[in-house]
Amino acid sequence: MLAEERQQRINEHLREKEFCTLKELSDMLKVSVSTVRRDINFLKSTGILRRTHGGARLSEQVEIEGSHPLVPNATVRSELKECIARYCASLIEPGQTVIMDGGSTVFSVARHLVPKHPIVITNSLPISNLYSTYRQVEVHVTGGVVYPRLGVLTGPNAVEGFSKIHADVAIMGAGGLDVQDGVTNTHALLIDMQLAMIRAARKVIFCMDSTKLGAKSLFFLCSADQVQTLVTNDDANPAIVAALRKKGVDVHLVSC
Amino acid sequence: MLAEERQQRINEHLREKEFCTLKELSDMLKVSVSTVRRDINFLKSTGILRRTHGGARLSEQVEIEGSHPLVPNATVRSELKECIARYCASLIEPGQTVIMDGGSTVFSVARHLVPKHPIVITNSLPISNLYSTYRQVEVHVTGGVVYPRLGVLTGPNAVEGFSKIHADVAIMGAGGLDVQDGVTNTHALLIDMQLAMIRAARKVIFCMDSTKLGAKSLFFLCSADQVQTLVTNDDANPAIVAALRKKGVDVHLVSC
DNA sequence: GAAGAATTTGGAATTATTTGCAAGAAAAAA
DNA sequence: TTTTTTCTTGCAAATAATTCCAAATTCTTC
Repeated sequence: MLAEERQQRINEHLREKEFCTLKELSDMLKVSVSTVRRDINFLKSTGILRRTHGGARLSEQVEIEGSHPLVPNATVRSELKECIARYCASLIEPGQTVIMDGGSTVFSVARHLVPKHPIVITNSLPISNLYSTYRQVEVHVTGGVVYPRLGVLTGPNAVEGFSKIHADVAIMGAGGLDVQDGVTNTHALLIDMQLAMIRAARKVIFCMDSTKLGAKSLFFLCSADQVQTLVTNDDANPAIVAALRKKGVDVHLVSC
Repeated sequence: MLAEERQQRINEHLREKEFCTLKELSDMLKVSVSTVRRDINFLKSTGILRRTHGGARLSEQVEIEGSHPLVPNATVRSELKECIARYCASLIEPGQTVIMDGGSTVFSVARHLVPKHPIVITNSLPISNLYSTYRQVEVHVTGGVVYPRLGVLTGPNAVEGFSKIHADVAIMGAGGLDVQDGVTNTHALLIDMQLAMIRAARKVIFCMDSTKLGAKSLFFLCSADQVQTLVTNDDANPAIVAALRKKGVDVHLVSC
């Protein structure tokens, strides 16, 4: 294998895992730790990663490039989000066509989805950007106007983009899910978009951390019984979970 | 087998695999490693690939700032590019509708364009991403399939996105501009795109550093006399500049 | 078509680079 | 502290690049 190919695979691996040890890379690439160390040092000099003892960590800059508005969120509950994301990715079959929403949780899912070689349809710039270095993932981007803070494409073009397609799965986020008031979101512009996504997908998976259960945002998206699958943490309020299940929602509780 | 046929097969092979070793090609083409090396060196001079130790790598012609950190390319001529970009931005009136191509030079222009509060239409993910934090810039993104490595949206959706609009200016890059052979670019998929952009814009500005004057890439875009405005460095070959001006091109020479 | 020139090809010798290994230094962990 | 792990450094083997040359091929020219 060529040196540069190795370095690219290290880069890709890091983008998925965020952190990894030299031994891990050495095993993966079937080269000595010395060689990995040299590669890592080179990559460090380019600025894409930061060295740690025994390993390397994706440098924040690159993260920001891929997900700028989503970063500040990556604080307290980020571990939990990662667990949800990992689990949610495991629900996807290799090669499936997947619609992906904007939003930080869905973005995390995106990172874990690379090995499944999916065909992705998205209106999220961060997700498009994340995948733009991978050849394994085919990404279709809807057109539309950039909604500044969220990095999401909106408007009639974007909605139209989803009206022409059929996907296996849609992975969605939302601002809140209440048994009475259903799924709600924070931005009116996103609602049309998400409705179009739901219509285009055979199966819809909502990913949200447990703090969003029982919460309400400003704008109504759909009622609770229209949610097919929900992935959340296992510290979710049991009463809400029970009520949702009674409404026919397939609730997956993820433990970390 | 003819040399040219060999080189084309190397090109095709690389487009699939992105990387390959000389031995791999030598086996595939049933010629000696020496010959493969010569072919590779020739292809390198045309710019379609980059050499690495033991092999070759498909060159990411239009390097995306930040997105592909493995390319230390953005060093030598980057100052010159900045000058071109700054000047090119000065040609834009505040509030104009601007179509922006993918490509590193155009990306640099994008950075300088923020104070003009333009309305931007683009198929470039890096540019979309750049502006997604600014509220001053309204960005319309065409839909399409992400072309890996370039971060550009391609395909019929993308072309269609430009067919419906009219813009004041299009800012374009290209792989080469030759007096005889006109404007050429490295990727066939980009050609349709760029043609649609040119059609949609009242005025077309090509930005390219002087090394691209007289250069030829694989795919034909348009003839030299169809270029309205060209912005390049003042170290451009005077003979070429004169010939272009004779053909009616408005050549702007930028000194740093 | 044939002789000669020009080009292309494959290979050998030399030089340069990369890789893996090992011993001592440095840093984390126990 | 000691023990373990990781890092650095120097070195030798493996691998690749460069240069040069001869054989093979193609192109001119008569």
